Amino acid sequence: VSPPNLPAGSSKIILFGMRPDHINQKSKKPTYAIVALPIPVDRLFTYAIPPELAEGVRPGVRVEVPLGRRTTSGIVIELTHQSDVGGIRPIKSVGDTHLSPALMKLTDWVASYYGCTFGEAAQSVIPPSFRQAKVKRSAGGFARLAVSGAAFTRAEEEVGRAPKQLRLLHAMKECGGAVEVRTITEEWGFSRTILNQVIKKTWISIEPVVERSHLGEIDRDVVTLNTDQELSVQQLIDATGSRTFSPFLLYGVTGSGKTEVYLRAARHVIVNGGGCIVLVPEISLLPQAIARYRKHFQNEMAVVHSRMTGPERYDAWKRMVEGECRLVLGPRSAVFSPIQNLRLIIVDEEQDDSYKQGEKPRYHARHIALMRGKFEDLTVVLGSATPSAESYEHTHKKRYTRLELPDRVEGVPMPRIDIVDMKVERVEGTSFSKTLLDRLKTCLGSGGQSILFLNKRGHARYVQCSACGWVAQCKHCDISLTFHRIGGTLRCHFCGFSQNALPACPECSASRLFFTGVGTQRIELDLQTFFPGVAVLRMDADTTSGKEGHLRILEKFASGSYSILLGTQMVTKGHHFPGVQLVGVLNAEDELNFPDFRSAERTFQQLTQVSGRAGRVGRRGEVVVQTYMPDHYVFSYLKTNDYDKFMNEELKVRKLLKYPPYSRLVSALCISKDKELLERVTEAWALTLRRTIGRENVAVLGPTPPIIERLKGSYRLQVMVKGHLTAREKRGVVERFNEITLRMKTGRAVDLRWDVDPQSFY
DNA sequence: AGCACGCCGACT
DNA sequence: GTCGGCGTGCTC
Repeated sequence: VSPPNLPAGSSKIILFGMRPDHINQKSKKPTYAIVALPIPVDRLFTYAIPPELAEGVRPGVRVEVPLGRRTTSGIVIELTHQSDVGGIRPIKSVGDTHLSPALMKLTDWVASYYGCTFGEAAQSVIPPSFRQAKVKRSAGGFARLAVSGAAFTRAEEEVGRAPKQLRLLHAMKECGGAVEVRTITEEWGFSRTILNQVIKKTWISIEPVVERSHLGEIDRDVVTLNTDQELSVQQLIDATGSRTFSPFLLYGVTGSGKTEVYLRAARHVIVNGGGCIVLVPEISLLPQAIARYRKHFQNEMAVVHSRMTGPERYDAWKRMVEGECRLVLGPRSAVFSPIQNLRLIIVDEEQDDSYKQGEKPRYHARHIALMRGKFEDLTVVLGSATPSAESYEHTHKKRYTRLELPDRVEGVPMPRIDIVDMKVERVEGTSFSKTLLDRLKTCLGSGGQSILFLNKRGHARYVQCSACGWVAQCKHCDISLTFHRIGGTLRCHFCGFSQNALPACPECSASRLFFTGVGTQRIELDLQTFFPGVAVLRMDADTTSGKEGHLRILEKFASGSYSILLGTQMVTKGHHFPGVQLVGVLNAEDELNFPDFRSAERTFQQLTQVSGRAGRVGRRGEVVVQTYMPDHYVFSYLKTNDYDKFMNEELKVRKLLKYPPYSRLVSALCISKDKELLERVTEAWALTLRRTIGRENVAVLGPTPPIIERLKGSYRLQVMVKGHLTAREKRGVVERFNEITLRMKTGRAVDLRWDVDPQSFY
């Protein structure tokens, strides 16, 4: 790959101060490079450029440099002729990747917005593990399933004790019987040996490689779009033609054919010489997405994901930089892809939390997509059946254009949702209501399958009255209070409010307060009592351990030999099961009472998603939601499937309490083994922050113990800043912290971890 | 972040 | 006597 075509000094951004004039003097070769390193030191380092590397060292390129005893890889920010730093060492080598000026600018923005150094941010933009390596591209060609119908069934029987071959056959069938060989070996992870065996048995045939895809031609499998889809596609096409930043919210109910809209828009962009990024939430959903996109874009498409090896990643990077790949599909990190002539970014299931990165830099891919769209004049499509409050509000304020797909395409009716009041209906000593038991019985009787969903959210334990459904809440934050064993208190982990644990319910004075937390094993036992001999498949952290544990269980259930699938969150995602008639939600509360201001939003999103699993073509599914709070607005709007009304209600609450999207949050976690010291430092820091950045609309909350007070032998305290901070103020927040630890001579005994726009609170 | 240096208590 | 715990300071 040739180095970026950047004459020195052409980069539009000015990083870390002014660019000296002499850089533009082209007569002399610059002798020093200013390099950003992946360390949390807010300073750039100067290195000498050896004459033999002078050709390759340009702003944006990756370079290997000595740092103390080790070698690290950094990004060249700019070149200079002179330097007054002492002890300058030479660059060791020039790496094989670089950042384009546009991605340099984006990296700079990520660093300043999320509060890390340029070098740290750059690690997310181009992963460092590339290295020069022989990239073995698997033999090209197209694999075609040679058996179908009865022959396929015969093959299934003949395959005998060869589960991998069977899985390959099923995978092939699922994606329409024809895929590229590289999809099988690289993306699905089947070894060439497995493939060869199946070829030998003549169940799969290999055809020569398709050189370029036939994008100009009509779809092979012609799908007719409905009017709403057509309208959406047309608007997206117009927007990409305008070459201005155009954000859209594609709001389409589950099964309304959003993907088909994405495909058409992407195809249009690519046919016209543009490039496209498609983000999908989780790696577990990637294989299906790959199969679908591969049909349309074949070898003009790249896939990136975290499990790729260095060389694979480099191969994909190179194909994008060289313009060979016009579309990239992947999880959050794909938002930084160096696709040439980028015109469109699609963020599917934009409300999904997995777009938020857990490690530094804790960026949100949706946010990055929008910023990139702004910087590079792109069309950005956020798609969801249950949009995030943030996107919903932006759309409401007309900052995003709303596109709507209100109808399901395959004629599967929306399921019937019943909200069951557990205060009245609970069968003593169990977690079941009478209604759910009756429905289960009917479903079992007719040979249908059911999914039971048991919500479990972390370790937060809230307090609820089983007589009236009352839940202990913070009077300031509208968030459930969390029971802390230390001191036996109920605390709001958001603002720090604390009160003693209660002996009885303040609403109905019954002494039937309970702490939450039932496991799947317990439910399984209950099921055995109610329905002896019924095949129950349990899916939770215990049963899904090991490689592809999820997939194995889901395949088992899909095979039809089990009547009930019982599990936690993981049952809500992945495969579609056509045999499922009934979905039961055992404790809808658990999500709703999670101490997080987004809990109502999440509950609605999650329940909408599980509900989507019930029913099939021509048959309306049934959903039973058990709750002690049937009057909560989440449930009333869920019942009628009215997301707009729900969101309007939800946004009123957010506005009243100044939560996002009406404010921004920065959460900081202070961590130390020394409890006393931690308290002193955090207290002092919060006080200083209140003095320095506290003002109207900027509040400093805490310090307060997070849900997990102690982790790995360290104590933790949280400080939350609510309001809109400038980049300068954000930097100030960390500086104040450093000043305090310095003044108190604590050294590194207190660690600071912070998160801009946190999505979850621990 | 890593890594080395250096100071203290614990063990063969 | 040395091993290794982690507090401290530095990296072009």
